[in-house]
Amino acid sequence: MTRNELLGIYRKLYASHGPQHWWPGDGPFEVMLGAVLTQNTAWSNVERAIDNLKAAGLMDLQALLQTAETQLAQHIRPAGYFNVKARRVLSLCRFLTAHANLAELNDHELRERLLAVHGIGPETADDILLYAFERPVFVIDAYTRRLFSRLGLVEPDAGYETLRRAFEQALGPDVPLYNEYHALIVRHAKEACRTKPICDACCLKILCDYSNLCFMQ
DNA sequence: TACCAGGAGAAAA
DNA sequence: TTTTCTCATGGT
Repeated sequence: MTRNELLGIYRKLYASHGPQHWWPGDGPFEVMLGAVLTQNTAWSNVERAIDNLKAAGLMDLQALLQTAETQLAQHIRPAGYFNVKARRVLSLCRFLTAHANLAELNDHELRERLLAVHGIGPETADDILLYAFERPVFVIDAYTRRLFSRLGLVEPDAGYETLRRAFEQALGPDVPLYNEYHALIVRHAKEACRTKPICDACCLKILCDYSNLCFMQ
């Protein structure tokens, strides 16, 4: 997987969908909450949960820390897994309160600290690193894995860290590019094909555009 | 009705 | 160590 291959696909996605202006949230704290709430969940459901939090005056670190877990769970109910996510949100809040100097940590140190928080795995940590802390970390999600494996550029069962390093080594550190690229992959997956996420036809379209060989005709 | 969604942690094998 | 199970609402 080369830089030119990745940039070629990026340009096709950008030409097709335009700038995405991610993350769809206001400020780093809302980005971090959204990253937890969207785990295995459609963003439309997360928006309902975020609206509930704002209406209750809970889009605030200290306010959340003073809220009972069971009460928080009811506010974020539309996001699904609400009991699990309430515990994870409060774990994140306690972590943020206990570490006031996070912005001073280097990328690796900050990533390790985030991964040590209950409920924050690789993808959620990288969402937070890229979209809240603006660190050059490429986010790998199910869409990324599915799209690029169908394009034949990565192994479908490759590990998360293997894929992340492959993208980062090929592209080089570039926060604006990582930001837009991940957002475009999600946009493409959600909207390019309405029958099922990233169907073969969509992948073939990208592949055909990319290689100038049309297999669809 | 059944399946899926911008995962992660715990339990089981 | 690897695989499987659990968590749950809302849209299609």
